[in-house]
Amino acid sequence: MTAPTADWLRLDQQICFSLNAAARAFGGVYRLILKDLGLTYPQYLAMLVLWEHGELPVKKLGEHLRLDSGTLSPLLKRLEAAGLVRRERSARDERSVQVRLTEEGTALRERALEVPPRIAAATGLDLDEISELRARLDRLTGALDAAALSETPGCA
Amino acid sequence: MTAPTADWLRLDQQICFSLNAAARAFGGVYRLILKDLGLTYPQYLAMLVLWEHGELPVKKLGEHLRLDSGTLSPLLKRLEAAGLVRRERSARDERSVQVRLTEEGTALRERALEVPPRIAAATGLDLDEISELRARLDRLTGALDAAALSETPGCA
DNA sequence: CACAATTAAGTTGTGCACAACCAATTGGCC
DNA sequence: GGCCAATTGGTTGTGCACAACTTAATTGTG
Repeated sequence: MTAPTADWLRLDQQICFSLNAAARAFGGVYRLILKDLGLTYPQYLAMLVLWEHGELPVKKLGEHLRLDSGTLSPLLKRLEAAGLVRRERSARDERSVQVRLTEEGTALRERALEVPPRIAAATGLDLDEISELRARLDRLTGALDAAALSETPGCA
Repeated sequence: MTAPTADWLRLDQQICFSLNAAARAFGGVYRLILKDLGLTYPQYLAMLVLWEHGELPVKKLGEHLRLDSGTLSPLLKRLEAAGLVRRERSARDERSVQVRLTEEGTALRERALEVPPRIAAATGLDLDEISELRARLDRLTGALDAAALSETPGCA
């Protein structure tokens, strides 16, 4: 673990940079494709969860997306302002806010069906390659999350 | 290209989500490790370029990082406020601003040397795997950039 | 030289990510 | 009933990403 330390700081050797660049390149492609739908990229991800689950509290939505309320609250307000979702306090638990699709939000799903194939085409990868890369990234995310937990105080 | 369209909208099938999640997981680990250095993650990336090239105009820095002046200007101001860099108009071309490391900024490199191995450890991957994943992501970024260009007006 | 086109930074506005903090509700406890 | 810890959302502040626009300097062309 004590090799050519000089090269370790080279930008083009940093996996984080490649990952960041790829994520932002994706963002750029999504921006173009989603413009028609009037959605941003994170808004689209939130809509994916809603299309799949129909209705769920903010907490659950955040667990699926790995986002906290500080990010979701304003995002959901914008989706509500766009008429795609409604937010209402749960009657059972007044602390919880249910997010549910409006008719308009539900209808948007039809137009969203064309998004994934266009994205897939833009990647230049076939379905198996996408699947394999996704699995690798998910393992990486798991390892990083685990490391973040153990790294927190002063271990290392 | 017209198969089980229902599944295409499932969040867990979206490569973009895995990529985003991995990038943010990286951000979290970097946040912890860089706190000692007083740098954010994008600031660290900018410093990597400066440590490698010593001094360069904002334009070149943006090309290395794939960032525009709208992102870099405030970021560099914060680095300047932290005493790590100086910005000065080029005498040759008054439009250009040279960014150069201060002594303090140069000295910080020593402490930054410990960052990559700690990050590498957090990924749980060996150097070959990191390298291979990085290459794959770079190809993906290239394909996405190319697609973004041809997608711009209404092709597809 | 004059002038249009280009280029480099910066500014403004929108939206996302996250930490830190706050308010309200709930549920267990005495 | 009254009290307290945990949970759920929300708010605020900082920083990044990017589009659109502005300003100033440079370059190309007649």
